[in-house]
Amino acid sequence: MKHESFNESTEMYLKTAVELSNGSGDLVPISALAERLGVSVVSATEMVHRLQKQGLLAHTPYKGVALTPDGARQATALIRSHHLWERFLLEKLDMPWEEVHDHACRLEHAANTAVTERLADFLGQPTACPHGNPTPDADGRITPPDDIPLTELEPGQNGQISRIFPESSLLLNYLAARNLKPEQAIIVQEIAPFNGPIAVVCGEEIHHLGQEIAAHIFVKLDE
Amino acid sequence: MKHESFNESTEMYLKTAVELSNGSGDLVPISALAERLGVSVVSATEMVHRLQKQGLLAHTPYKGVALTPDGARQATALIRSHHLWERFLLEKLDMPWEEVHDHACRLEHAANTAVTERLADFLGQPTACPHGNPTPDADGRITPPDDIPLTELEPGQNGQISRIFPESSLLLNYLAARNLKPEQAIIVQEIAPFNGPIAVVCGEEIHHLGQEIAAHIFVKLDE
DNA sequence: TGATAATATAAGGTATACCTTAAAAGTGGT
DNA sequence: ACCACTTTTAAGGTATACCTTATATTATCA
Repeated sequence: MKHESFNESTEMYLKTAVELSNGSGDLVPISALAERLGVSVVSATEMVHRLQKQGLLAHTPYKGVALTPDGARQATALIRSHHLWERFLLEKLDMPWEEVHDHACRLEHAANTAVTERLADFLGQPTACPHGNPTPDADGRITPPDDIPLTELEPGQNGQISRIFPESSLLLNYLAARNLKPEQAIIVQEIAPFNGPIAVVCGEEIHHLGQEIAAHIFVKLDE
Repeated sequence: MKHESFNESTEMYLKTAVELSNGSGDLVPISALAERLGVSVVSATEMVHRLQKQGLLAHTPYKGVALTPDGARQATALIRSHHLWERFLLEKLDMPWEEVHDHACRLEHAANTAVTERLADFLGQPTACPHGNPTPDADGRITPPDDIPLTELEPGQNGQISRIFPESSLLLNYLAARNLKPEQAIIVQEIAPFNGPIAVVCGEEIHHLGQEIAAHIFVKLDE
């Protein structure tokens, strides 16, 4: 029982690095990694050095980290696994939309490529997770989404919710209770000054969303 | 990321304790635990003490360990989860009979009760794993199997394979290659002296099985 | 350029779960 | 009642992944 399960930590660092480097090769500050992972900056720095020694990521001091090809491969595989489990839990086990993320966070580390790819076939090779984020294909390629955060809309603009990113249990619960999910049409009504709430119309109702929340909601504008 | 994932170790000790205490309350020697888990006796002793302090099992020195009600609950839940994942992998993802055990060993720790019970419903509440072992119900009750190990049959006796226990990758691969699986009819032809191989007829073919292997094959005798 | 803020490194600590070697204690059979 | 064997305890060690506190270094902007 020689804990091979502690690559979970490794996997979380790599996955987070991908998620924080918007699509391409932005350097991700260690402080950002530390915050998302809920560890101290010092701990994250230690871990980053370990992962660098393993050839999974490259650290440019005072700038941030980038994934090596190896690291990127592992990270996208993990994201793919996560998305597939989310879809499985939602579609096959009928679990609630806002709960599948947390459960998938545990399952994603427990399935290797063989299982993951059979699961993908079983689910019909989905291309996005239930929260709208694009699923990497089996080779790790991700189609960059064509949308903008709700915080960048002007009053009067309208579109439909495309995805929630990044996901977290609290956020998803909040959004589920208001039916603010992908595919829903949404109109920005008013933006309060001084970083105040954004008033949006969605499904016959008006919601007042704080900046923090709005930054996690991405929208595809109508033509 | 405060490794809650290291209850995997805890879970394996509890699960193994159940498996080695044939059904009811036999005390399981620490040496037996150590052997099955592939750790030293000293390490197993340390761990047993930790688990005792947590109220999961009770150690009678020089005799062995027994599960507390709490420990038993956790252990049977884990076994149930393992069986359900095995069935899922076999039936839904079409993975080979001899491979599902290993994959389930990882998944079993990643699903909580909520997921497990929905999976059970999805699969139609199966009562045994693909290798024939009885699945604990949602309350942890196990129906004790009515069979005997192949090593206890006499030449000429016949029946059908009921289960393989305990399971291991190597063993399952060996048996799969010879189609020695549950439901298969089997006849004992000859038992060589000095703990020699047992010659059995199964599916038109004769197989010469060593004592070690035969001890893992359980048979339900024909009337 | 120089100060402040961000980032990095150094040092010392914690917890878990494993390891080996060695000594002590209990068990069971004759 | 003794001896051999098993089991337990003790002591010291490894590795991972965290932690805090403190100090050094670099970046950035006024």
